[in-house]
Amino acid sequence: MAIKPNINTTPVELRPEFQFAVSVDCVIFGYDEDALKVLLIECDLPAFRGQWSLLGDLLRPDEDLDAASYRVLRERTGLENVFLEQVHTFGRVGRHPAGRVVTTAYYSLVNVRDHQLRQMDNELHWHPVQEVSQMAFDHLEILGTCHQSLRKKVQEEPVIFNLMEDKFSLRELQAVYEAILDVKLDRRNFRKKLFSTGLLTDLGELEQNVPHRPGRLYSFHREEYARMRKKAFGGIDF
Amino acid sequence: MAIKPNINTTPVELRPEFQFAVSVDCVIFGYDEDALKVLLIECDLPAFRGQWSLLGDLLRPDEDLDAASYRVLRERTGLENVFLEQVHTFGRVGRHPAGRVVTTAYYSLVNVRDHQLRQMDNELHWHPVQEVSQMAFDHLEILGTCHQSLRKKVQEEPVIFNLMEDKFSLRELQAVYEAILDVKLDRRNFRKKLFSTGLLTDLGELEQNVPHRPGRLYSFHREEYARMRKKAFGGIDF
DNA sequence: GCAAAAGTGTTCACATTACACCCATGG
DNA sequence: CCATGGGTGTAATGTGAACACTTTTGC
Repeated sequence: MAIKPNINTTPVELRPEFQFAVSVDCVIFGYDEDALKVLLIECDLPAFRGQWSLLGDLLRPDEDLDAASYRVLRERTGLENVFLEQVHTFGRVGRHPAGRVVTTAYYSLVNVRDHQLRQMDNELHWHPVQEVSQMAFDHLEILGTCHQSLRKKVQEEPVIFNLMEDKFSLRELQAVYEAILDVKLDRRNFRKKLFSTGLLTDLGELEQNVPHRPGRLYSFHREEYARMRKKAFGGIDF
Repeated sequence: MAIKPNINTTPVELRPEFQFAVSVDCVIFGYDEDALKVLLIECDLPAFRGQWSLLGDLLRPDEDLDAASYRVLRERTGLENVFLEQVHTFGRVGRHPAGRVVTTAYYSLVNVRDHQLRQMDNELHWHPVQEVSQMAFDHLEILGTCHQSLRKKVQEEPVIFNLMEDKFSLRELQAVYEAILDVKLDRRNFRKKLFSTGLLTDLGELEQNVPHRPGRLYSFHREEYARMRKKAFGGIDF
């Protein structure tokens, strides 16, 4: 959409002084080595030289906002069809040194061991979320907001399986919950609760190469979850 | 920030083709006449003539995003210091007929009987949320998203008191919960639960001019809520 | 045989639900 | 005196938390 020359006939939406850069920033969470991690890139702006930054990009003229976040994820990690959720939009005047940029934050949950991630750009690094204490821009605030949002979400919906491999033991699953929520959970109660959801398929297989008694392997029962959601939404409210 | 003439030296953030209009839209909820209502304005765009629209405005060059939503609220309703929460950002390419506009939706909870609201602009009207079936732009989707967000929120935090007058009876409070959640609640259990929160101050007064036995009046115990939050946040997690 | 984690039930406290009668007021 | 909602308690059920011992495997 071209900007018309005569400002008096230009809709206010299109006047240059009411135009802003819009970006998306992706907080890509993964779980590895007993910790919740986030995928970061070294910032190339002089103002933040040497600091870490979230993966983001400017919204393009003919691109839906959600599409931009999927694009960032695809371009930077090679992943498609990953869990991605919009969290919050940050629009403080001074948040970007190069000018006014309004950014919408998304978080994504990926399996760190995924094939495509392993061959990724080596400017990217996984950082333990707990140890990130400084970032470029307002990205530390964005990371904090997304981490809080994730903590709430995992207690409401089974999004955690997006962080797991296809087959996992209950110990691994519990460890991921514990890393995200930063709490210790009771093993027996955890097992009881997870089984009671009906969302675990017992694969009848055992862990391999563990230095202790191997646990059973499970997978996430997606079809059952789809049925549950359908039933819940078919009710009177919600 | 001026746009530099030479496009090759202009940071990509500042190039015109990467600039968008950004707006805020406020879903202003109120409770009146046994229904949850939303404050709407008649749309003045030809494309949506006669349809209703949320209260919104374009973000200004030197204005924080949150400040823009407070400004819309102040300018349109005269209210200050109201409850306002960001919910979601909508950025589909074709969502605005005049051009590309990315909008961030907020919802607000106000007391419909507030003095300043009564003398407001008569282009504004309160509509029962349940009866709104068509709106300009994608505002019906935005309203739906905010309504869902409110339903969730009232079950987690005592934001509902923003919709009430300073003094209210338990019947009134229950009716507001029922209107928002679209459920019937048991009166005895409701009373028990609300009292157990410790957030109600018994004013020792009775309702006036009700055609039945008057109920006691209560107010929201803000200080106690502040203490509760402080205590909860001082713990190990959150 | 030792270390490490798997697997398994019961008890208790607490929260949620369901449910019915008499009372105070206005009309 | 009638209609309307105010005010009250208890029993049943469900949910979450605490807690210990035996088993299986790798080393």
